[in-house]
Amino acid sequence: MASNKMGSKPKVTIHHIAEKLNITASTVSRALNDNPRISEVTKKAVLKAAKQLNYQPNNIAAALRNGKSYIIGIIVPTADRAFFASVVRGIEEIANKLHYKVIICQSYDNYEKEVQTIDALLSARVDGIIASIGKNTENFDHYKRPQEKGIPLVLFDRTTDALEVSQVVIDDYLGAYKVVEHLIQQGCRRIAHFTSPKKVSVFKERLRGYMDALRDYEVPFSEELVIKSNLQLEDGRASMEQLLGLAERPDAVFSASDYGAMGALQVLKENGIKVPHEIAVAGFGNEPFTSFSDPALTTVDQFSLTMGRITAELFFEHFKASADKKLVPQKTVLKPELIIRGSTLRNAPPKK
Amino acid sequence: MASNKMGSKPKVTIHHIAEKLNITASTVSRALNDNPRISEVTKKAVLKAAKQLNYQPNNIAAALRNGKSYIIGIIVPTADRAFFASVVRGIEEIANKLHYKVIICQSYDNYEKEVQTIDALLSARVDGIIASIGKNTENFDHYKRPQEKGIPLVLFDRTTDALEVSQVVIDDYLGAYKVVEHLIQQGCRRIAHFTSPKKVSVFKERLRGYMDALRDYEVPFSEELVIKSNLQLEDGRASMEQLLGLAERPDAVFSASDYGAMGALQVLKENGIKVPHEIAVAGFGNEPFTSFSDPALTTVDQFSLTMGRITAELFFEHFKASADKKLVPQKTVLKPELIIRGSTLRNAPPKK
DNA sequence: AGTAAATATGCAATCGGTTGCGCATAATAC
DNA sequence: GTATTATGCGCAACCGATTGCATATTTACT
Repeated sequence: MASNKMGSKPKVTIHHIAEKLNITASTVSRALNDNPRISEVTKKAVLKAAKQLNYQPNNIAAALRNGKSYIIGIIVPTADRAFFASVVRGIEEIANKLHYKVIICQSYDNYEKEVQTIDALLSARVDGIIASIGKNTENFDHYKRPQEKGIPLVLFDRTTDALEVSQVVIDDYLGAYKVVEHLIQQGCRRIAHFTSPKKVSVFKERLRGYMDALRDYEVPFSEELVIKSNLQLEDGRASMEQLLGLAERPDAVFSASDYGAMGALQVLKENGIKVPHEIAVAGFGNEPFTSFSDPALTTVDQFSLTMGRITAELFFEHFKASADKKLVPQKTVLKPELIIRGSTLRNAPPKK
Repeated sequence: MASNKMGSKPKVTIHHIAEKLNITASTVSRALNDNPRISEVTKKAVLKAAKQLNYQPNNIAAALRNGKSYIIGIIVPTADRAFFASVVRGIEEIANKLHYKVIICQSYDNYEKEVQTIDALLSARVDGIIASIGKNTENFDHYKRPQEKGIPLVLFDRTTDALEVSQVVIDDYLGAYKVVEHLIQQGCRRIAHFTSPKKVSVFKERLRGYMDALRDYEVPFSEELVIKSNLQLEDGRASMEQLLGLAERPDAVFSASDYGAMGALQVLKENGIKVPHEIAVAGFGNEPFTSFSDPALTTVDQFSLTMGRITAELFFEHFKASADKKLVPQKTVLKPELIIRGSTLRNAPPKK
């Protein structure tokens, strides 16, 4: 009577089902899991009783017993960047197909939070972790913990070679190279680059692509044209202001982030500078808003959905293998695509 | 020896710590939980041993025993809309402060997935659910399940009055009214409206605000100017095309979504129609990209971060109360803010 | 009929912490 | 010196589902 007070939950377990049917919890458990050792008659009875009693399986108990939760944790700097959202979607797609659930955690590019999140996921006993490293993270020790615990880890996009981990990235070098090549072909000769001071490989790779393209096309490199910032909208604005103050202005800006490029674009428009004819602008990432601006922004598409799917597939390979031998860490590199739009197109478009 | 094979995880438990210190697991548990009944000396010893053994608490086990997981589930249609991302952030902020973790689930506006997600969260034994209903959901029975199980549920933004649940929304009616009022003050007389055919209250409210503003200012209402669609970019484009085909074109468009408005804007620009002087355009939601377009888009800000915080606070109120008496469902309505930008500003701005 | 083999279910331990209750030993009181 | 109260920790049950092994009941087959 006391336990059936309103306000408290009924808490139906397999034992209640068992009791009702005069069988044991073992049988109920097996019936619910469609174990071939249980007769069809019993299975149907159990299913029916479960529905009647409004039974809700307790995954916590199962997870404890089985040692696996069928949950994989995803850590991204932020979920509201189209790129990350899309990767997550790709991962989810594959994971769900294999009856895994996914829990999304945001580090907000905050190192402390990233460390805490790893710990929380480990304590939550997720079966694996897929992550993209925060911008401010310079020490990667916390990413060693999952491996120590024997739970698989795969990194994507914002990765590091300091860890022996499988990773999926796009060829940032190639993407950047293509952008700069394109700008040069459009007649640009003083091409500025917005990059990040952070130790994140993607930015270093983009910088490398930028420099190599200049070198290959014998376009002079100028230190003053490379500007480091956090690459957000406001940073892009500030960087552009700085460039406009130069004795010799650039005739193109290639930002390692779309946000930075958008900031530059805004400043240029406010100053009445014509884009792309006076100064061309290109970004990186193909965020949706890049097609909304005027002119629309040339950028690099990262095939985020594909990246998510591939990351998940790679993850599950490791996952399956992790039981016995460890797989050798493997790096998958995807090819990006240059998306040419009005912000860099000086000649009339070929119209195909 | 066999259990210590490389490749398999060590699995350190409180029992190992206990063994090492010649005490019992009870004491270790209490020490780790800073129970006053344990001496400081023992606590320190336990902490030290835990660190040495690289102990990782198993939340699964604790959750099973305690009947609570310290996790709350959030369901949003999609995490990559700035609005939802921002609400989630607000919720997380409050939740983390109270040592709760948050797991984010996306329904992708898919009814089936929404139902499954509720079920998954229930089985995962989350301590509560905070959700925003998918666009295509017309049956809300699955939202009754958490309550039946005694776990608190709070809805935000995309809510319904068909459920006896606490909810946090903005005053969509007021926001829409303000937009239309503003358009009228700018001299618009044929104001079109993009809305959704879905049974989501936000859109119905915005439509109501639109109509009431017209009525109050004695601007004639015309059925042909109200267009229903899914309100995405492409829908906005199609709707705008449709409007341009009208014998008598509108002189303003108020879209219930920023995406729809952006689509309209694109079509207008492609057709060489001047915005705002020939046709003014306004959206709803204040998505970041609205400030990137040319002209920048007039829209309505929804104070998403605040909404998240308030939703979380309301949730925890219910949570604390749910032990004994149930709280009466409560509806919090936030005031939105009209953000006036170039897409509707026909007169030179006052420059303050 | 008798035994092997298949079928269906029960028993009890287990996963890793948590916690009410009880039992020492030590400290304080009268 | 005995009674009283703290203090610190151990014992064992418990949360709910899973599963190896044992048992009971049929069916099959020689």
